[in-house]
Amino acid sequence: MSILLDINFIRERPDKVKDSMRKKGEEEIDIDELLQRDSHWRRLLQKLESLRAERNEKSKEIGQRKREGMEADDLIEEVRLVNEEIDSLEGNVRELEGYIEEAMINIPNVLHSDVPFGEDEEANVEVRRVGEKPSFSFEPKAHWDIGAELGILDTEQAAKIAGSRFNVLKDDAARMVRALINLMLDIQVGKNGYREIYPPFLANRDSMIGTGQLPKFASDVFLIEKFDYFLIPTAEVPLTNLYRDEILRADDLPMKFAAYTPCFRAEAGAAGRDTRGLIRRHQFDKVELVQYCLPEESYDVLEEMVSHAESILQALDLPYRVVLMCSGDTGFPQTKKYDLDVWMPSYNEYVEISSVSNFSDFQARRSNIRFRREKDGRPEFVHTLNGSGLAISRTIAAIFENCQTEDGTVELPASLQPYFEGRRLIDG
RNA sequence: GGAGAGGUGGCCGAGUCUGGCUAAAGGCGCGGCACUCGAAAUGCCGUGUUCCCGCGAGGGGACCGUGGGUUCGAAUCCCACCCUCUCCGCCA
Repeated sequence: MSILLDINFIRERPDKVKDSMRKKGEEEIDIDELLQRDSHWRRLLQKLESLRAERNEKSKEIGQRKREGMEADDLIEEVRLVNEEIDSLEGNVRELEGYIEEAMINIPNVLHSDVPFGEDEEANVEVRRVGEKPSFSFEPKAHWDIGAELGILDTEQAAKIAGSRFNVLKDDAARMVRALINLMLDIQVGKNGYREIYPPFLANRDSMIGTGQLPKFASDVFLIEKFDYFLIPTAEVPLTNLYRDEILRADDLPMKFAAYTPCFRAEAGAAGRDTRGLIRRHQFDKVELVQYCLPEESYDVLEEMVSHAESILQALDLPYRVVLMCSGDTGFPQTKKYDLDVWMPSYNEYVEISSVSNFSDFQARRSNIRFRREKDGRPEFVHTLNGSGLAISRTIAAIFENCQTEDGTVELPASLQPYFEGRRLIDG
């Protein structure tokens, strides 16, 4: 695939790029060396192209002479010599292009100016808290204990089937997955205006590069080597690649997509954390939101999408907070990101349940998704955003914990009851 | 899995046998103009992407699924790969 990353931006604003790299803690690429090789590349390219022009012109003349029945051996010999020069130059040019492309793909997206500087979650900024934390007259249990005691959550059987970090859900827990998929899509599609998509759960390498999962996060995803297919770590991958290599009409923007998919993550770096329960699994479920929009609108869309994710938490009456990520927690491809954290009584803290990010044109460049403002206008890259709306497994954990009763049952939020034939309680 | 057909511009579709005058006929769509009270119909004109140099005017390179090869020269010939479609088989 050809990577259309904008080296112009780096040529013009190298300091801004370096600053973002430093703040994100992503400094593997030497920008100065990149710029040096870039100017070297351009010098050689000019030479190469003028040689090609010479070859084209002489070849044309050869053709003309032959048609007129004339000799052209002298010209053929001349072109042969030019070709030798072209061959050696092409080698150099390709080598430089390889270096530049490799470097470009490893440069993170530039941060938005709102993003606070900081290395880790300490520096994240809480924007607001919504909802009342429940108060219990008893010691609240962890969701995995609630699930196990109700006989609807089983990790040992899951281990037999697949190994650690998987779950088997049964009865009302299994049904809750289905209920939440419906509730979330009903709201995102019915009220918030998204188009419902049911995509493939496997993606090819180009798609993974397009959204930025590769090459940076190769160790976090499952790969089916025999076919070079990746299990999608999020529906962001298929949804953002829907319009890869296309030029959209400005009138069609924004385009809004919502999809339920399972998500698969190797989570190699997270060993030892959240080993129990539904929080950190190799397989989980999620309804994902993706928007393609005009560049000048993407930060408004970001706020809008946060509210769309919030609408689910509010529908479920779960207490949560909205947090603006600091530079160190803003991922490689993102310019600005909010997390929604749900209150988890057994942790006695808030746990991430949604993440909403602006990728500006980062993914659009890699996926070559563009739009045209005017009939004769030049194509520009769209901006892409995505957000969870929400992570279903964690939503189930949050419902179990926040809605538990002293006798170990779970009271269903009102919005979920219709999906349980009007029942109000999960009691095994 | 077996047999066959095919991948050309926003879309459809010629060109491939017989390599050069082909960024590529024609049509549709789209934009503009004319005709009209207005519209339809009709007519005329214009309509690919990308990179490099240049303030600009402009000049040049690349691109006909992808990657190699042959040749002075490749959409066109050769090789490999990918994908799509049709039929048959198998399968949830």
